Amino acid sequence: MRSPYYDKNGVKRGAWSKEEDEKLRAFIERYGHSNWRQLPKHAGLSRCGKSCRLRWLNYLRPEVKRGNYTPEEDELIIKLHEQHGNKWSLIAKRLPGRSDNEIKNHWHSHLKKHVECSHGGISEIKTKPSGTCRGETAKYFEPENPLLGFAAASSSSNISESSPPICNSSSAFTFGEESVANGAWEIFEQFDDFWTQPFMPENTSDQDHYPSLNYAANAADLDEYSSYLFDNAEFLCQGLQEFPEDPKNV
DNA sequence: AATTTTTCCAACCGCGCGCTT
DNA sequence: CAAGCGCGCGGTTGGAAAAAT
Repeated sequence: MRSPYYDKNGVKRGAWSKEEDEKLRAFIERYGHSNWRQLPKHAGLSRCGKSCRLRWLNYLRPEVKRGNYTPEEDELIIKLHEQHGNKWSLIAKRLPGRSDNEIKNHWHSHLKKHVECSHGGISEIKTKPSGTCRGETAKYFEPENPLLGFAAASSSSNISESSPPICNSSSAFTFGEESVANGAWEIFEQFDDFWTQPFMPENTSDQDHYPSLNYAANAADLDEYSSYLFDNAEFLCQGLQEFPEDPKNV
C-alpha cells in the first residue's frame, strides 16, 4: 500500500483511510456520482475525482466481491482473455462483482503463467520439464484450483471431501500405466509417453461415451490434441458428464 | 531469528474517446 | 471544425505481506 501524501497542489494521494472511505461511501450513497470531478469537493475529500472513482469502483461499491476467485471465474477469465485480449473492462462485465483492475491483477499474478505454460509453453515444457513454468503453474494450480489444474492435476489425496466434485473422475483414466490422479506433473515427467500414447479411459463404457479421448493416437494430431485437452480441462475434471465436440468433427 | 527475495494488491499515470461548447 | 473537459481504460509502480534463504 502506498503511504498517504499530499502532492504539490494539496491533493491527497496514496492509501485511503477509513474516514475517507466512509465519507466517500456516504456521499455516493446519498447523492450518487454524476460528476467525479466535483464529487471530492462536495464530499469533503482532498482527493482528485479520478482517485475517488477508482476507490469506489474497485473497493467501496456494495456489489464488489472480494476474496478468492472460483475455478469457474478463472476459467471464464482465461476464455474471455483468449477472445478479447487485454480488454479488462469488457471481461469485468461478464464477472459480476469483479472490477477490471482486480481481474487485471489476478491475470498478471496467477492466470497468465498458466496460459503461457499451457499454450506457447507446451513445446517448452516438452523439452524443459523442470523449467520455471512447471514450478509456477504447479504452485498455483494445485490443489485449490483443480478445475483448471487438470493439466497440472493435483494429487487427489489433497482434495478434501467437502471440495466440489473435481478431478474425482481422473482416477478413471490412465496414461500408460500411470493414473492421472497421481498428478499430471508426474505424467509430464514422462514426456515421451505423454505426447505419444493415446489417452484412454479405463473402462469401455467411458470409451463409448468419449471416443475423443483416443484422438491423440495419431502423432500428427498431437499438437491439436494437446490444446484440445487444455481447452476442455474442465470437462475432464467434472466427472465427464458431458464432453465437448470432437475437434475432428468441428 | 534475521535478512533477502518474491508475490500481489491497491493505487497512480497517461492516453484516447466522446461529449459539449 | 476545433478546443476543452471529464471519464474510462489499460499499463505500470509502490510497498506490505508472505515465502524463501
